[in-house]
Amino acid sequence: MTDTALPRTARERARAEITAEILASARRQMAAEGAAAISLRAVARDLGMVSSAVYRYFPSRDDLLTRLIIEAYDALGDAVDAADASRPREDFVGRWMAVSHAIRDWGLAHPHEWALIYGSPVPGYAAPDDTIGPGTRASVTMTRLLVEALMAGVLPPAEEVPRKVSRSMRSLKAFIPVPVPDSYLVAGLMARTQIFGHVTLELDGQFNATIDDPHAYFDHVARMSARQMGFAG
Amino acid sequence: MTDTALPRTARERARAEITAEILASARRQMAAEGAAAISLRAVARDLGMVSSAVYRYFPSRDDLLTRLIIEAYDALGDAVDAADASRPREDFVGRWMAVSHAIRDWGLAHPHEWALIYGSPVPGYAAPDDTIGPGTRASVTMTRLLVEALMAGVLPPAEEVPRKVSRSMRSLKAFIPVPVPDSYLVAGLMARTQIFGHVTLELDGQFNATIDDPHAYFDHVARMSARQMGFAG
DNA sequence: TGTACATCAGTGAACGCGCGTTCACTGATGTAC
DNA sequence: TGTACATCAGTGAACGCGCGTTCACTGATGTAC
Repeated sequence: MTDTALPRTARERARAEITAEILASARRQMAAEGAAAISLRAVARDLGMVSSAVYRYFPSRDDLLTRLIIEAYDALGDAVDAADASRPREDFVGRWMAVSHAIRDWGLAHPHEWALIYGSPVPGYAAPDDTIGPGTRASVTMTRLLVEALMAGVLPPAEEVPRKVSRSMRSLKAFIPVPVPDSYLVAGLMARTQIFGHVTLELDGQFNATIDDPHAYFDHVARMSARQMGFAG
Repeated sequence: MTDTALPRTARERARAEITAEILASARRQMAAEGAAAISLRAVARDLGMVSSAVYRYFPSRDDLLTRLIIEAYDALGDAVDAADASRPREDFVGRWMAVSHAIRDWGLAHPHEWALIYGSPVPGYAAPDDTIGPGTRASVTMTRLLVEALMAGVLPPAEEVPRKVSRSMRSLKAFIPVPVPDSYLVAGLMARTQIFGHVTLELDGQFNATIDDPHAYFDHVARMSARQMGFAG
C-alpha cells in the first residue's frame, strides 16, 4: 500500500519482491522468537544477503517494526471485515459472533503478532502515528455493528449512566457520526474489552489449567457478551 | 519468603540486604525500560559492584526474572486481599469494587510489572512452576468472593449453560471446594476477564483518544460487571 | 538504435556497543575445638 | 579465650557472542538524447 502503483521495470519488480521477502523473514523470526528478537542481521542472513543491504529497503530496524505492526493491524482488520460481511446484515448476533471468532482465530494463529500490537511494547520502540489508523479498524467495525443494530431498532431501551461517565465519553462520541445513547456505548466498549481481553488472557495461558475446551467456552462468552450489549439471541 | 528465618549473623544480614538491593535495582530498570531490558551488568553497575559478583546472589538472569515475577504476583495479590478485607463481609458489591480498583491501581502504578506478568513473555524466558501459585492469587480471591455471595444466597437464579461449556469447566470446578452453578462460573470468569482485560487495554493506550476520565469510566465498568455477575447494587 | 550518464542494489570491512557467564584469585567472616 | 580451618563475598580479566549502523566501493539497470 505504501509502494507506488503497479511494479513496472525489472528493478521495481525486484524491489517489491525483496521487500516482501524481508518482511516475510522478519515475520518468521517473530513467529519463532517474538518481536523483540527480530534483527536486521538475522533477516539478511536468512535471505543470503549482507546485513547492510537491508538498509536499501528499510532505513532502520524501527521502520521494519512499524511496517510489521501496520500489516498486523491490517491483517486483523481484513479478517474482521470479512467475518462481518459473511453474515446477513440484519443478523446482528451472527455478525458479532463471526467478528469475535475472527479476532480470536487470528490471535491464536498469530500470537506474536498479537503481542506486537496488543502486548507490551518492544523495548526502545515508540510507535509512530502511521499505526493509529490501522490500529482502530477492528474497533471501528465493532462500533459500526452496534450503531446499525441501534438504527434497526432491535436494542432494548437505553439506561441511565452516571453523568461523569457520560462526559468521559465525549471524545468517543466525536468519532461516531450518529448519536448513540451512553449505555449502549458502555455496553459496546465492555463487549470489546471482553473479546480482546479474553484473547490476550488465553494467549497468555491464563485459562490453561481451568478451561478444557477454549473454543466452546469462548463461543459462549461471545454469545453472552452479545446479549449483554442487548443483541437478541 | 524464600529466605530462611530471621537474619542472624552479619554475613546473613548483609546477604539479605544486598539481595534486596539487587531486586530493587532490577525493578528500577524494569520501570525505566521494561523487563526485557533488565541486565545483570547494569544492576551490578548500579550497585557499584563488579558484574560477576551478582552471581553470588542469583545463579542467572532468568532466576532474577523469576524472582521479580513472583514478587509482582505477590504484590498484586497483597493489594487485592487488602482491598477485599477493607469492606464488610456482606457488602459483596463493595468488595468487588474495591478489588477491581486495587487491580487497576496496582497496574497503573506498575505498568512494566503488569506487562511482566500479564503481557507477552520476555524473549528467551520460560516461566518455571514456582510462579503458578502466586500467579493465581488474584483470581482465587475473586472466586472466593463469588462463592461467598452464592452461599449468602444473594445471587439471582442460575441459568442453563450449553453442555459443552459446562463440561469444559470441569478442571476449574476441581479447584473450587463447593459446587457452583455453571452460569455463575461463566459470569465470574467473564467479570475477571473484563477487569484484567480493561487494565491491559488501558495500559496499552487503547482508551487514549476515546475515554477522557478513565477512572470514572472504569468505576462504572466494575459496577456493571458486578451487576452482570448478579451482585445486587 | 546506440551512446553517455545517472541511479540504484548489493558488497565487505569496520566501529563501537553491551550482554551473560566463567574462572582463578584475595581477603574477610564464621565455626569447631 | 585463642587458634586453625572452612566458608563465602567480591575482584578483575577474559571468552565469545550478536547487534545496529556507516561508508567507500563495484557493477548492473534505467533514462535522456
